[in-house]
Amino acid sequence: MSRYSISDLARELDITPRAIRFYEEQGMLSPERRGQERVYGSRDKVTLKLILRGKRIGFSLAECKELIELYDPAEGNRVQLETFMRKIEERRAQLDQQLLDIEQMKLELDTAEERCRAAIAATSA
Amino acid sequence: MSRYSISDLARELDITPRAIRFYEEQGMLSPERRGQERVYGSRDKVTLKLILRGKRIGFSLAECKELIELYDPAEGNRVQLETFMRKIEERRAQLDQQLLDIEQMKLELDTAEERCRAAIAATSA
DNA sequence: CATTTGCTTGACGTTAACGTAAAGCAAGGT
DNA sequence: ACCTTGCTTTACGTTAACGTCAAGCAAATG
Repeated sequence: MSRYSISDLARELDITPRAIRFYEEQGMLSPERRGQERVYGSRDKVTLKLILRGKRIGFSLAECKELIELYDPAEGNRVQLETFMRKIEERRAQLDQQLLDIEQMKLELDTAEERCRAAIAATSA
Repeated sequence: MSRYSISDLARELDITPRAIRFYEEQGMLSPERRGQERVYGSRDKVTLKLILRGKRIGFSLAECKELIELYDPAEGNRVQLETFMRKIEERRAQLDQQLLDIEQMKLELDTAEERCRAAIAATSA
């Protein structure tokens, strides 16, 4: 079992200790303590990676928190589970929309690049 | 040539007039005026759609502005054009990373959904 | 003519996601 | 014994992206 200090994780994941403490404040992490120091395990690391990935695709921290809770099978009754399923479907739809957006964006980058090439060619002529 | 009022566009694109004026304030739009009223054309609409798409995939407004400028072939010298090309490549790399992130996220939604199904099945047993 | 409707420009308020500075404990080196 | 290093908490500051009044013009409508 691997253990990390807060600055270990900060270095490895390229974020600040402040950010990590902030995520804890928001209830997304709850590391152990040795005295007053925080000690993180591999599960915490996974959670942090989930947060960072969520952020990269444009989710707010609140949304990232939901994703973490989805990952965490928090003992729920039937109604809650069905609510979860709906949330999962919403996410999936959102992700599919983002895939479309990205494809579209890439096409536009293609044409922008093409115009650049043309302009450079015109310059050297 | 189609012309729109600010609230026309707001309704159609499902944003507020305030947001549209804000984008103009940030130099991303420059609609014509009829008297003191703003009059938007189809090009403005395209720009707005670009902004919204950019936002959906997690770009800041500043980044969206860059994307618009890429789309707009702003007469540049050779060095500027090469700078543009580099930016385009950066974007492309970022988009590819986002594609990976989204695929990964979808896989995790799969397993989350699976656990939900299992839990519901266990409930009804 | 008075009023409503839709636009305008300011200006201040708000939320998210941290940054940053202050002040202090606790372990290890010299 | 002292100093540095790394952690801690508390608290106020900051930026982005608008929201939310407030006050006013201008055309249309009763």
